[in-house]
Amino acid sequence: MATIKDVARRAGVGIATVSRMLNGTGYVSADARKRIEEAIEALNYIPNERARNLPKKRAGIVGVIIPDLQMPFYASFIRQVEIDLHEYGYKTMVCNTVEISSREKEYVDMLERSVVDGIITGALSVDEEVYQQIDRPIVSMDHDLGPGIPLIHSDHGKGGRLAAERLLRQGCRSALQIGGLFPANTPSNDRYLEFERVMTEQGVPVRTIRLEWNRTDYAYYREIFERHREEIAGANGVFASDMGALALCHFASGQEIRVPEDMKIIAYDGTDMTRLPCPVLTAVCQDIPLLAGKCVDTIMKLIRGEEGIEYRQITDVFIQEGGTG
Amino acid sequence: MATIKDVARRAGVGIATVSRMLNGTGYVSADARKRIEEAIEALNYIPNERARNLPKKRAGIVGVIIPDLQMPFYASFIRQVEIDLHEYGYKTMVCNTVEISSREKEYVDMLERSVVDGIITGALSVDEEVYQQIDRPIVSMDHDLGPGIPLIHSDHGKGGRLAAERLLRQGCRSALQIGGLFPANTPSNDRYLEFERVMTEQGVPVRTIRLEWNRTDYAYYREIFERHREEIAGANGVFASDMGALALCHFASGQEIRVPEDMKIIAYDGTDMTRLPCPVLTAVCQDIPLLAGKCVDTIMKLIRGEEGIEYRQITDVFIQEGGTG
DNA sequence: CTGAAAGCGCTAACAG
DNA sequence: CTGTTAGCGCTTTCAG
Repeated sequence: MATIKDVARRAGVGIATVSRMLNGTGYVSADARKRIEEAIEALNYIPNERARNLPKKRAGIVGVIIPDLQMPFYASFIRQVEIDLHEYGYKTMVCNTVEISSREKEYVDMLERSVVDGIITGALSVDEEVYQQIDRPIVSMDHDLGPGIPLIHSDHGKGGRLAAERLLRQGCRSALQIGGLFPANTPSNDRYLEFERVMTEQGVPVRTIRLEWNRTDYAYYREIFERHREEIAGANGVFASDMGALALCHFASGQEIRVPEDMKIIAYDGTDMTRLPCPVLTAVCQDIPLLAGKCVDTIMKLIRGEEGIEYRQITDVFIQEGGTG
Repeated sequence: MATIKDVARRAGVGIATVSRMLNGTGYVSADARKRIEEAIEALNYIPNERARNLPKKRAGIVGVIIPDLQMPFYASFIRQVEIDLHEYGYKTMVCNTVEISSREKEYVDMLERSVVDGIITGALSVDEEVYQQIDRPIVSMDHDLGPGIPLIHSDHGKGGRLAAERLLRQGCRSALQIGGLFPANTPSNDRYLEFERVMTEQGVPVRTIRLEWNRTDYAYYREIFERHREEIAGANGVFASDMGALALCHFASGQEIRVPEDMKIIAYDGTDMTRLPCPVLTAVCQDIPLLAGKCVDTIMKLIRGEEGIEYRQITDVFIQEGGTG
């Protein structure tokens, strides 16, 4: 590997001149420029970005921590984050916590070890204190990590409301919600709280099947459905995550439950899989591109030390008209 | 941020001694050790990993390039790769090419810029030459990038065969395959080639609906199905990717086509979504953990300069017994 | 056992 | 316009 030194020697100039030319900082005579270009060409020189970043005290990388890439919502989220970070000239490092809090901790450490310039986190398998102790760029999606850490999330409360109101309008008299509440108090749970509040307010009873929030496989849903067969049969309006809703559609058809005639189903998240059946699932959709965009814009502001950070950003949710509810 | 210098000064020792202790390389007297520990504690010192890696000429990061995180197969693949790389003490940088070849190229460049120590690629939106020109650790999943670059992939040929044989055994007389052939010649296409070969050999005609390989959304499938309504109705055995197979199941139920009575469907990939319906989709499954494991083991060998690289590794596929075919 | 010194490859003043 | 000289923060000989 040729270094900047080799190029300088070969071009017969100083190493700073080469650096200046490469970075477009400062003037370089046409003559020198030409010789340097030739040297670069001849030596097939490519600047080492890690060495370049050391004096600049930057890594050029942002870490993204999420519970599990296997969950479509997070896969879509990271996909968009990666695209947006790339626009800013930053690379994306991923971490699945996969239920292991030590892994989350380790990746958070990367921030202090200077391997990343900032972290966008959507996981919460560690105590929020872990994040609070760090005085570096951190942005949280969905979970309140305490003061000083920007929190960005969908308007989950509105999402729950939209679902409830829709089911009520369609005459639902007995509701069921299936979902995994995060252990901690997080805006993410508002969807269930608000759903229940609105329903109850209108005199409609709500039963809840609580899932372990970290189980991501469909087999788990089947197991749960079998176990709660009766509760399901007794409900004519269901509110569940995309995966749960879709799995329930299949389960229902096996149980001779007609959707939406006998049971209305509203999915939450609105990832691509809700557009699999025809007609598509009725769903409350999070605006993933917007969400990701705000996370990226905010972490970049933090990294660049810009002013005007918004510490609470809420993105709108909307209904996807479908055939299930 | 405290540096190693600060620690050394405060502990009243040389900077090398601190380094030795931190890395467990060389002896350090109990006395010095104690003073250093105190200094580290007091200064809340955390070593800068980027600086540490510069002299070591390593980044500690591996890049993973794939077409699109939105495709469940790739999401699962990266998930596993990240977990395995972590075991080796390496971090994972992701890149979705999302159909944009310049993005793939840029990420490949990261290897030459020393941002990553190696690349695992499952994408192929650029010419293979782009990879050939680089003499650094590269491992390819699914696509033959030419000599010198280890190629790891599922036994797609066997996968196509398994599907064909199964459909034949069940009396399929008219087959349809729905899939996106990669433009280049890649082992990934063998599933279709072998499927067609076996079927044709037994006198069963095979029709093919060719998809654009880079369309990942379900809406596209619906569009395609509508356009090919008749071809679909005319087939009693279908071989398609997970997404296609699942979408087809839904489409079929809308068309009064009974699965598996009127039409048998075999999915390819075997990602989690095939376990959504009950009974689950009959599917040819790739062994993603094994695949990811081999990719990671191989890139690590390459990075460490170890001997005994296998330049062609093929992982087995297996049938998931399901209710659709 | 330990410290001084020479890098890793590049950036960024600072005098020319 | 340009070369010299300090670093960035840490590793690693190499004499003590």
